[in-house]
Amino acid sequence: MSWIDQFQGLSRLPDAIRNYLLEESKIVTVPANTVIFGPGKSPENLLLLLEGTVRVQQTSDAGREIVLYRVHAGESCVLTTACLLAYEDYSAEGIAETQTRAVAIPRAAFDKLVSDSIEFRQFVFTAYSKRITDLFVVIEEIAFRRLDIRLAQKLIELCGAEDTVLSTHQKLAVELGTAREVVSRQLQEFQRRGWIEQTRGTIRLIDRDEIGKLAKS
Amino acid sequence: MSWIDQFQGLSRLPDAIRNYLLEESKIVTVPANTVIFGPGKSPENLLLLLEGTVRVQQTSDAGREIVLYRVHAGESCVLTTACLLAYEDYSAEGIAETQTRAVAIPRAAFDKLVSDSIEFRQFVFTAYSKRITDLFVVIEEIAFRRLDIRLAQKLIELCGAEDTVLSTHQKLAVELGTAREVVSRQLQEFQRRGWIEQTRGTIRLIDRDEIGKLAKS
DNA sequence: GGGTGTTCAGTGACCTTGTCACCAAACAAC
DNA sequence: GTTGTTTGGTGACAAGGTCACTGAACACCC
Repeated sequence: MSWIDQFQGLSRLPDAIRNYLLEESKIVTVPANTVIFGPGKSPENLLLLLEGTVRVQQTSDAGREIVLYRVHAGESCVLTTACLLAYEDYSAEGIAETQTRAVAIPRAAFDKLVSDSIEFRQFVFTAYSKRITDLFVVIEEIAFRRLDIRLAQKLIELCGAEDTVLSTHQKLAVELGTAREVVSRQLQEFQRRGWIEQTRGTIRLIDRDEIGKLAKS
Repeated sequence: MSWIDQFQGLSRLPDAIRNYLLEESKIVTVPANTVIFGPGKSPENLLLLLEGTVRVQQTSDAGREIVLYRVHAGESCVLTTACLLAYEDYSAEGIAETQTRAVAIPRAAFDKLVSDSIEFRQFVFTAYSKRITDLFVVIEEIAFRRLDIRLAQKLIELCGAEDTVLSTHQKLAVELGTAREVVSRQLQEFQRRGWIEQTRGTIRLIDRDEIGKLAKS
């Protein structure tokens, strides 16, 4: 069983294509906090993530940041695809959040795969589709959704099965594209209601139900 | 000279591909205000615009709207590409703003073209690239840019060579993803400064320089 | 012409969010 | 312990969004 089977869309590749892909790609490992691509640093390979996550974010002229989306294990970093073929520079930045293992497919191999395999084409276009949808959601949230609701959603999302979130107010602000003070105020309000407890760098969810209720409203 | 030459990225297609494209595609005309795609209405063809513009916008649950981008003559409506191959539904909506003439490429032909021609692949991926970049810009503007600046930019953009903008406050609000009242207040402030004159449905730019200055700040 | 309904814009009160300047507590390093 | 850095708290104010309501401009009809 090769890494290919970790990718839904690739499991049905014909053997010839499969072998070509295995031959032409190589597995790379990057440490946490590596900038994988960014302004003036366009990637030479399409990356398929095996382990770790990549955070894609945008920084404004004034230095404020916002997280656009994350690439998880089993997904491809399609933003780079566009660079691969269209040679365009993005203002966004991709950062490995954890140590990350990925399959790197060189430009020429990528082009040949898109040409030769309908399955690979579907894989690529599906990935694009998902990213664009993600961006639509981000736009809608920023433009129309109240911040307390978005913050509640983010807390639920970040704590997973745990009951604590390890993050600073500043980092949460970047996730939501807002200012640190605003997050601090909202968290204080949550605390006042007895929903959370805070210490420096950690937020403990006490009343997950209430937070969840707000998140869904 | 065929319509193909209206598209930068397609002018260098080899003759065989060119002929295939001409044979398989057909030219369609849709009247103004037609919904070309939308939730539950996925398109069967890739559209390349010959004349007119298509406005792509998103509507929130609460009914508020925001314009995401526009497709102009000479561009392709790639959002549909994703639907073509990935069969995914979008929450966004594409509307012909004016009477629109376009080349329609059926799904199967699109797939074959992507497979057979590196030039066509580049054309498609470049278009994707541009749209994603557009969305990044929208996100940055909404999240970080002041509304008076964005409104000034929009006025300059909409008036073109004329000195009047034909639009209601409500439509401007949708362009910027804000509320009508906010636009009204800002325009009043512009008027108070002597930058514009307003009548129902029209805004006349009097001091274009000052508006431009604000737009660039 | 006058009457009627619709679209568009103006208004004030109020709430949420963003900004600025500054302070204090927690932590890290020496 | 002393010192510097990171993190979070605070208050005042500005900007933007919401709500409820008003009136003006326009289209249409007799």
